[in-house]
Amino acid sequence: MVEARKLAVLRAIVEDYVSTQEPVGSKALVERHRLGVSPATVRNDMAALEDEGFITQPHTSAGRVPTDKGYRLFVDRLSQVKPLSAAEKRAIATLLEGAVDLDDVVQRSVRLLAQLTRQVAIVQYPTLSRSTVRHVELVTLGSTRLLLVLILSTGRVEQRVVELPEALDDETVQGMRAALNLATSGQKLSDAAERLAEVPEQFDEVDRRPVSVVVAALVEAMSDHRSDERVVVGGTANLARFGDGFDASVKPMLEALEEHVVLLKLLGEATSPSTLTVRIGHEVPYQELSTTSVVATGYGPGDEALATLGIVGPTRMDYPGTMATVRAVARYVSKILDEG
Amino acid sequence: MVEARKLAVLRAIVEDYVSTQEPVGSKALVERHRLGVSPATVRNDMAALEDEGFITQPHTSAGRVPTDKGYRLFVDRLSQVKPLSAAEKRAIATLLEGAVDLDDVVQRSVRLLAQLTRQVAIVQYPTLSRSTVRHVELVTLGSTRLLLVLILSTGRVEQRVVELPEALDDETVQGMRAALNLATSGQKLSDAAERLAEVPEQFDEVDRRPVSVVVAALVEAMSDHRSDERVVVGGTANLARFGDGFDASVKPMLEALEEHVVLLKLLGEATSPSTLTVRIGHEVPYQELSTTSVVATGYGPGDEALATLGIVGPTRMDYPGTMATVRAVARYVSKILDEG
DNA sequence: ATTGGCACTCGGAACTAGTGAGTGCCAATC
DNA sequence: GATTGGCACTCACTAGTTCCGAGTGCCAAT
Repeated sequence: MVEARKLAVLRAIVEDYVSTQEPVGSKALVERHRLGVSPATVRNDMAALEDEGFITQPHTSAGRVPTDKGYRLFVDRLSQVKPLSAAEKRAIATLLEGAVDLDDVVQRSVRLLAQLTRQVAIVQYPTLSRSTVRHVELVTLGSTRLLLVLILSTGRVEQRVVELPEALDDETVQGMRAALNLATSGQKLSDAAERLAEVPEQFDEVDRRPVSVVVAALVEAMSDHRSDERVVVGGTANLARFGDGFDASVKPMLEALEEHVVLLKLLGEATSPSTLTVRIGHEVPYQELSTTSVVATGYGPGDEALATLGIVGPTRMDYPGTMATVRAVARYVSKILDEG
Repeated sequence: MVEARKLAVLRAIVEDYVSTQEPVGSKALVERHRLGVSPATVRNDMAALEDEGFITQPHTSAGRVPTDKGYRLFVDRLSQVKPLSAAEKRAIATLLEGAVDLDDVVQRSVRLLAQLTRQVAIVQYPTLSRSTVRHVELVTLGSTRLLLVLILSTGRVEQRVVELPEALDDETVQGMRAALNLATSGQKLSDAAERLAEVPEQFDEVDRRPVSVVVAALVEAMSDHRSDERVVVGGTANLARFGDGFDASVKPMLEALEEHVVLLKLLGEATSPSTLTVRIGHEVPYQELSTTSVVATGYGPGDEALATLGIVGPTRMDYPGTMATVRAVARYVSKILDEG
């Protein structure tokens, strides 16, 4: 038995199963692929592949279906990156270049991913914690209220209304704005928080209390990781294509999509845009989603992974195509963020 | 035949069908409801109700199912508002009071609606066009770049980066900030845009060009109704409960949920929080959703409807309960916005 | 190692009762 | 005239049965 052909058979099985969604038999295989051998030979190979755990039979006397392990081997060794069509590249470029702000970039990315892969797309907002402070702005809303606006390098804006313990005159607010920006501008969030601790000391005794309140609010805004968890989902209508096993696979999927925490865990750690994470079936960290695969990658300006984006779909998916698309979108988004 | 009892029969049919999800027959009806008459009598009433188009038989020898017209009559005349349980009221109050900003209020509202009604919830962001300007802030990002931050009475923040045709000194920027706020602060967006037209004239010849650029960007941000169309959806996992007819009803629903424009049309015009809009089956403006009903209402500070929220579910839903919940949530949200 | 032949398996389609909830109608009763 | 018990009838649904064929594993021949 030729090892190389055995792998070719596995590849053929995966490809056929993905496109037809039906267990593939030996006869159909030799017809669709020029394997140059007879069905009997293929059957021998199949038996071996089954022994090794790469494929199974849903029931005796049916064709074979790839196992998670089979898909894994396929992804790792048997598939080559499927280059995107010119039309797809153009679609990505034009759609993303029309984006006006960060929200828009994220929105468009989800839509793009969902349309191109025909799967459910997930995009995480750029992570707060790794970005830097662009500017801090204070706006007086009344004698004892301040609006605090924190602008980050990613284009994200966090705002807080602060109630002051006592009135501050305009001059002090000016001074505070200057001091706050001096301490934080250009800094990473983690560093900025530390530097802020020293700010109140620079003020007169009388003002120190309200300044502390403002500083506290700012630190809180910086460390508020609630917004780290923001993700956007799109293409849920593609779930309808899952067709079979509604309860078994669509319902847990819908439930997962409601829980952002779950989604974040699915996407996993942000990797560099050049590295793709592929999780297949049981490799996914949720048991209910064991018939589901995740293809994800990090993105962010300058190859620094600020956040993650990807797609979720049935294990039975077109891995080469999906992987190419996810990677391409991540790269374009990174480029856009770089320029913005 | 007693007209009043006929209606009681219709009510009973709706209630039973909603809770059991199965066609209801005459015998089962008299057993579950104390109607005080025999099945035969109920059958006569049913025949009459069917003639009048309020109920139908899915097939010859099966029980009856309400038609859209039947639900309509039920909603209009037969149902009384089901008061919320204390626990529900408490849940609404505590969940919404924990909200920190507008985004959070919207998020929590969707979640709340979805959980309490066990349907798909939709909440539209407060409409830009009717809100007023709270503050305009300018932040210099470099000699020829300005960050424009527009803060609205609803708590919404719009931002734009403006490229200036020439450098501006700090003093001019200060002046511009003052002039912009003087012209717009507290104004409705529509009025503010008009007032802004006069701002450039207040500046020296030399500065007029950059000022115009900033004003233009601000007007653009104000009239950018793109964000008017923002809606948030939650509880899609409840679609799994639709159970029957996956393709027939869940798929078009999922598709609709992707299209914000469609959702906005579903929610309809914002009404006062005291008025509920109920659209049943074919009354919904999309043919694909003809097995679906919408319960929606407006919300906003001070009984002024800034936006709409509601739920979408199968025509076969618990109207009294759902209507009570939607109304209650709308009122609480309005109250929160009032205070914020 | 490959191949043709062959007996075997078994899920799914197609068909066939059998069952019972539910109906409509009618004559009798209140 | 409204109500009711009786009764024949309908028809979706279930369970049981048969049948078919794609697909398999094994074996002897090449």
